[in-house]
Amino acid sequence: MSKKPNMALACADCALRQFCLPSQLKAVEMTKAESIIKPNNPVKNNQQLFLSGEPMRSLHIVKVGSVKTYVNDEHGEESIIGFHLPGDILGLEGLHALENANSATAMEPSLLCKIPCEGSESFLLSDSELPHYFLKILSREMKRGQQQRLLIAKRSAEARLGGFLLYLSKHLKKRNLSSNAIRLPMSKTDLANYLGLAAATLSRALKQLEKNQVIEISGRNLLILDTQELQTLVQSD
Amino acid sequence: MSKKPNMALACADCALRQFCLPSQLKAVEMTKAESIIKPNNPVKNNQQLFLSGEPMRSLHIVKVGSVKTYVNDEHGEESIIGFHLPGDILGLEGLHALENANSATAMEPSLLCKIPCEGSESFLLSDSELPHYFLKILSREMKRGQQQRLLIAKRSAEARLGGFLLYLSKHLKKRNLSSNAIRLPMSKTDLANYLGLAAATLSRALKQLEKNQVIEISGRNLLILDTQELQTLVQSD
DNA sequence: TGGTATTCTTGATATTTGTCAAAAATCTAA
DNA sequence: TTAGATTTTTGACAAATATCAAGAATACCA
Repeated sequence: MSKKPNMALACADCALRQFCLPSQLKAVEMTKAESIIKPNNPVKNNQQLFLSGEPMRSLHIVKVGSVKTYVNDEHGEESIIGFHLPGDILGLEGLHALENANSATAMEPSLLCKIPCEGSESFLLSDSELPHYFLKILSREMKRGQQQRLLIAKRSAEARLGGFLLYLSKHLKKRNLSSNAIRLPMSKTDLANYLGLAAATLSRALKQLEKNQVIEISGRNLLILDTQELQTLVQSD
Repeated sequence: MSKKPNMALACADCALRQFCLPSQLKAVEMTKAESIIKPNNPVKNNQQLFLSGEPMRSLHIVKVGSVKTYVNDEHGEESIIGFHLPGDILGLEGLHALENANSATAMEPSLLCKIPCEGSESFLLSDSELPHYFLKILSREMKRGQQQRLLIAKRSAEARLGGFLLYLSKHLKKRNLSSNAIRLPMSKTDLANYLGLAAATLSRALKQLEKNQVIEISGRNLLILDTQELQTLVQSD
């Protein structure tokens, strides 16, 4: 028997390490982390990762692919909470109760790394740098959530879309992924839902941006032509 | 000279202790906390506590009174981020950068306790229970932020107002404060801003709820008559 | 306490966005 | 590859909310 194939892709060598673990983690702690984290779990398109209300078994980190989180209201209606791309940590909002606040589904075939919560009670709640690291991540996410809320509360349909596209582009750029030619991982329906718009309104907003030569769009393939104009749009309306 | 008058109101005896410090804090750590926290700083109505972009000197906890946080956009336009009542911790979204993400202003004469960030690098980042405690708080706040965003993204003016009033009422109840007869600490203008509504729309929504005998309102004095109906409103529309 | 400034309400109207339904495009699975 | 299902677009229209302006109420301060 050879070593587990997993080990070939363990944390120390992972291209996304800077996004999910502290960069300056001591060697000892790195080893410990790798012994606890279960890397590269494959999931199929549309596969459920967890359900809102369930006890939280682990934090998830997107290694490859994309995941959406959402809740179902009393009428079964789905409300999108967020979209998660490689390097993103899922489940932080459930940490306080060790219960999933949202449900999650893969938007395409993906790989997920898991940080178990039971074993990691001792991990997350250890004396290592981890708790402080997650504190930072949560603080950053909280700020981003506030900005997101403002975008939706105060801006027009077109500006909301613009703000989202800018965020997506920056997010991908940080990860050294193509940031102007983007494949949208989510359906238009889900994006509209997330932005608090009717699907028809989103469709019209996209068309309008295309007409103004700010973007080109064909199916889920998006090309950002004029970042500056997107920026202006988000601010000035 | 007698002891500082502050000490009479130190953390151990504070009625709000359960909202800002872990309940099971060891005696040693409690003493340490009290030596670091600066309690009961008085601020006047409309006094600025801090400005967005400034280096963060401390976390603030509302002991008495109320505070609003907000950002000013490129046109100087104010956008309300949140309202903060006794027991609430301010500034968590700035922790990751040790820079204030938002500005803050007292909405009435208030008392604030401060947890300094410099000295508290060693405190927040200590091996005590504190980092884990703040992790919990942040996680809870993140979840609440998501709920808030959904309310604004998906609900009508009346439902947004209803959702806010319910939140306010529950929040006060937890703190053993009057939860049906409420004095609103914020102006209608600020509340409308927060809810992503025009002031005129908020005014009409209030009137409608009053007409339906769900609330009574006179100036900033609010009486919740029918909590159940508020609940229904938030869900069913 | 009165005068002034600010906030709030109200009506008329404009604008944005939602709803609905049908057609077009796209995806999926046999 | 194709039939069927699903998603997306489009148009016509309805509904919700914004805007504006004026008057009323309220808060603030000397």
